[in-house]
Amino acid sequence: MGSFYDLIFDIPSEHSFSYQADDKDEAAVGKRAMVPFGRRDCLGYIVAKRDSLPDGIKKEAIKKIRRVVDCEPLFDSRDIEIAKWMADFYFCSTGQALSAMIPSGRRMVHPALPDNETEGDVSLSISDEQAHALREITGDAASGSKNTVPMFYLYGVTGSGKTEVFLRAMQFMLNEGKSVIYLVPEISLTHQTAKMIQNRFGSLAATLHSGMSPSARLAQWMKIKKGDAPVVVGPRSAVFAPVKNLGLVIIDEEHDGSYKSGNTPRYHARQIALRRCTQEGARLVMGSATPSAEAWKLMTEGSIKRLDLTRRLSGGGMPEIKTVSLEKTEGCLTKELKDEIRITAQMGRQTILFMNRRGFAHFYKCPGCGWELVCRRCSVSLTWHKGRGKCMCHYCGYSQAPPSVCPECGCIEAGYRGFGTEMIEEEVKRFFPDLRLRRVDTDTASKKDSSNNLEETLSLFKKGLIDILLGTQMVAKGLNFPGVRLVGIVFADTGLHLPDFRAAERTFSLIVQVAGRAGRYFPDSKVIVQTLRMDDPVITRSCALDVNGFFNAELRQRKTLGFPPFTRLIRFTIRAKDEKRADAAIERLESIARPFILETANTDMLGPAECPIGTINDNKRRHIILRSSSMSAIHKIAREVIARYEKGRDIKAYLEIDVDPVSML
DNA sequence: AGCACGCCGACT
DNA sequence: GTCGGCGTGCTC
Repeated sequence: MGSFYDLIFDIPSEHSFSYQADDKDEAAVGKRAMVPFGRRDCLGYIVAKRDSLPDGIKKEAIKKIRRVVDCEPLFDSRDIEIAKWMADFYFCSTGQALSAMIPSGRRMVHPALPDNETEGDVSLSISDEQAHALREITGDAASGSKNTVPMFYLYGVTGSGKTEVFLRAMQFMLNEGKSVIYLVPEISLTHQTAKMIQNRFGSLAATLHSGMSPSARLAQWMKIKKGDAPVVVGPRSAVFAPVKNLGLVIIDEEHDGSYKSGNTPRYHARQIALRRCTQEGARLVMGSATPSAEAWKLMTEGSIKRLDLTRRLSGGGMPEIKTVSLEKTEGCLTKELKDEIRITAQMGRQTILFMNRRGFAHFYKCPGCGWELVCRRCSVSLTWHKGRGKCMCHYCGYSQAPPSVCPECGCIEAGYRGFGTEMIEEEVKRFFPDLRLRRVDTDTASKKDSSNNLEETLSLFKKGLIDILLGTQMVAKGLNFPGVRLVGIVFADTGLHLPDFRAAERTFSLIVQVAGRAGRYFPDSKVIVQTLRMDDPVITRSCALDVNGFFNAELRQRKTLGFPPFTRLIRFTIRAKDEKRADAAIERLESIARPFILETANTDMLGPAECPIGTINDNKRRHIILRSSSMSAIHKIAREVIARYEKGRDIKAYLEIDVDPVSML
């Protein structure tokens, strides 16, 4: 006779369900199984074996497992523990957490090939700075005490040799018999880095790329689980890689937003990494030229040890960065930028034009001088609502009538100005009909074709068959091509207007990153930053590459306004097709939360307000943000609020919870 | 999350 | 008279 197993599912319920298995099924904890669930068949995760039936369940009610999917367990008790922790911290079910952690493939596929084997030791000598960083990371002192994770930050521009330090630290761990997880941002760096690591560590390395088929990922996962791949490279989900004896987690380009999951368990890979390192006695090393504000604060406080890499190794200097005012320009290309494009083309070199993501909302700003209306409480741009004839804050809900003339320059036409991607494309075509232009953005390359399309465009660009590449963040890849001489940031201000308290941080980061990449290979590269706000400190500091100055000001600002990293946030967003329902739901949520906020010190609530992106595919969106210097304080409140809200909620108004939100749109 | 069951409104 | 909306509750 078979025995009983408890299964959980990828559904919002925490409930587990018991099933019976035949002996021939080879059911076991850690495997997945197809089972009848209600009226349909569902894939479930076997999380426990049991000898007797759960209380109050009749034997007749127990159904049989249809089919055990895996021949080997995919996860173990340690994974279930992490899933439970995630469920608790991010307010999802254990099943949903587990489902985000493990691969979804049904059958394994043989990995492409174990292509080029180890290139052995690339015994290049390293600089003093690099050697020092390496000593710190691998040093005995770093073994740390039992309950604090040794954390390091390799702080330096692209080309300053971070990667080599990472690679040597990895080698060190391997020599110690330990494993390493190397996290890279989604899309951008994965391929390159994976190749490099594959070259260095050969078949000891496993890659978990998001572009891989589910079955290929499953194959890599099992290889890791068997202990055959002590080195794992991948994007945020690779933080769950089932390596044995974890010694080190590396988070490359730590500031990158893709480390935060955009859907249901909205986890942050850095948070998971920290937790794993704590549990498994590993070290954490991050790296970037533009750290996140969170990391910067921890570095100044000393809980993350900062390791500076100040010099560029390959001899490349930093490019010349020039700020140019858009003020008296008709379209979106200044004379300076046009001249440089022409010069670049005449030299037979290439240009990359960056647009920040298109302004989605109509912020209220003066087209003449760039002055804009900002919420006094949140320091976030107010968004112009044509329908209501008001300017509104999407954080706290504050609204006011728009001024009829610009208070700064007296300009009558105070209103909206922004550039669309099409507009830029048109203008470039008009001025440079002879140059080969290619635009890359989410519209041009959609869904399945996107990778192909992007890859193709980049390969054409690399071959020199395109003169001007126009695109958003994703064209940053192209910056590693030596043919590029000129990089233009078409409208640097766009990001600054986003109604998000991280707007300045992101704009700063983008400009510095672009500049850093651009000057990597050739000393003659140029960066032109077009702006309406020549003397905005974010613009001036980024163009001067003054990271220290930027964070001094930014952190002071965050502190006075009470935003992270000085506080923690939990965001509740309501989404409903029907506006009335959305409003009703958010109001109910508010009335539930309000009393808890009032009686808890150091805690407050922003909103309710319409989300900065007020509707996403016909769903009206509203949010409330809980804020406190203590996460546990708002976490407790959130748990209470959710429990009460769930009782008698409107089924057509969906509640989504985001702990430590990164994007507030 | 699905999915069925069951109870009130305008329509072949 | 029925078709069909959506609120409620359950899934081992």
